[in-house]
Amino acid sequence: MTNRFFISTAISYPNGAPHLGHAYELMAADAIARFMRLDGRDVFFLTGTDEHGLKMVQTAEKEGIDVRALADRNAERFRAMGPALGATNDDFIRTTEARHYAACQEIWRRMEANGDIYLASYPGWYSVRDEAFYGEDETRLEGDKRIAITTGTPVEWVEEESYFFRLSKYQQPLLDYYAANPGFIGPETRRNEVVSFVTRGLTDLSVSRKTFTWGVPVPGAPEHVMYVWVDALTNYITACGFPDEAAPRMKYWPASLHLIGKDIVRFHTVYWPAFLMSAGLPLPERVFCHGFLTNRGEKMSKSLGNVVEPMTMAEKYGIDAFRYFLLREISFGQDGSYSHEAIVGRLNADLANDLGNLAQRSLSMVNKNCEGRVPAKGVLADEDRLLLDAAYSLVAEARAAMGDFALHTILNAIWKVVGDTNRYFAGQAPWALKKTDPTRMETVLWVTAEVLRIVGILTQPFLPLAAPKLLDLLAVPADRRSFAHADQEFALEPGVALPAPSALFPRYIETEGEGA
RNA sequence: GGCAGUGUAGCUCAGCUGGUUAGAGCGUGGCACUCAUAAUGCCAAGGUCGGUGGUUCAAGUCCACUCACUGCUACCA
Repeated sequence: MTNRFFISTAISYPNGAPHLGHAYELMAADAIARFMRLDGRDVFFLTGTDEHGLKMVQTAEKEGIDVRALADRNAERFRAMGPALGATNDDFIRTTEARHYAACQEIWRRMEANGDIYLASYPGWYSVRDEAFYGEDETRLEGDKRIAITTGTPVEWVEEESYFFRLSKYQQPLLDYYAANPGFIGPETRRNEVVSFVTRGLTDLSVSRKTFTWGVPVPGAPEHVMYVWVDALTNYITACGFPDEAAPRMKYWPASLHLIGKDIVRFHTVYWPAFLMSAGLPLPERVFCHGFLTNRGEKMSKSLGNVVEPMTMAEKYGIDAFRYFLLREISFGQDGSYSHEAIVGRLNADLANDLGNLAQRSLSMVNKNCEGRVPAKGVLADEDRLLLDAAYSLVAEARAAMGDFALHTILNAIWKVVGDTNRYFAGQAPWALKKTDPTRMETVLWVTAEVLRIVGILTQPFLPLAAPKLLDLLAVPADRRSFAHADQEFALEPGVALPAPSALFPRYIETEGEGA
């Protein structure tokens, strides 16, 4: 039971095209999912689209198409981004699917049965952009238009009856849950924010709308549709088969990790657990917030014209380099800066020069001097032992870092060993040993190849194309590539035939006019 | 205004419970090597650890104050 691992991304709102933030979250989640699979976990990895709500209706109107057609068209773009980026999600959920309606209506019924849903009138200033109501005092007049003070978005007077969720009732239970599960919200700074927010007190939540119909109908009151967050958050249990307790995927609930952007912490760490408590369902184990990406420190926006197209990036640098850069350069959980120079720097320095060239220089010697077979492992010297131990320790280090999703720390540790190996290789100078001590040369080459095997295994979550290729070059069998095999027990066997070496990462050569 | 966090080499960051000459990677300069994707290795330059004042035999590392930036939150309007 503890072996299962359910990881989700947030579901994306498809009223536009996927942007870099979506890609980042998906690739990070995928790296974690792959990591867990390689570590022997039974993984369920979910992503999808959140397709209801007024903004979709308005976008469709603007484009002059049916809202469902808009949803279908754009959802497909998000779905297609997965394979294009090498994501291995097991399911792609759309909130417009029938299975999701069933789940939403059931969780609603359960919350209602628990006495947490009531009907009331909610007059107020509503901001479509923010999807939120504001009190009179939270708005001000700007010219003849009234806008929300905090966000500056236009608001309109709405007076409608709405169903409410008794969020206020869950203040203490939530605080208790946070206290009992210190790892529930990460990074810690987000946890502090949420705790202080909830400590201040919670007000009941409007959870239905009557002003539009593009949503999940409220059971027994079809003139209402569910407010976007009841609908959206529920996707996580829909995908597990809820409400069918016997569904094969129900074993994955509660989620091991909801990976989200820092902008939606409150929904995932306050509303969602409260809904689940109300419905009598188990709560997710962890919610982790990643940061936002900036273009050289500046927020990306259409008006600034500095938006980065994820698919273009993947094609330009390759999905390995694109993913590696984002996961290595940015401390996971913090904001990060993106630039062409930075990604080229990582690609050339870390991938092509450090790792790619290490594989190339060692394997080409093996190819030329050891008949293209795994070299003989002679008596190990202290420096051999030292290097190998460092490599064999990586799995444990990686697991420890994964405890708080410090993906950058894992890559850092792996590349420390790659650097050590280059130093080792230069120090041992097998090209010189070739003439003076061929036996020793073979041992040095064996040690280097064995370290590469470990590196190959460990980089699989981060280099979905190149890592398998490296393992192919070392003739590591497909069933010996999990973390359990990153041990000396499964070390390369001398004499095994190897394929001809080939480059893992081409260097990125600047073309004219690049760098902007 | 309140709460939280950040501020260490040109850049991105490590520095645990205070203790020898403050570290890494990238970038820069020089040298070496030639197995390798003009790759790699070695050496060097570069920091009054935001500021001030304390505690201590000893402080990036603790305390107070202060400046700048970030997030959450409140209020003012």
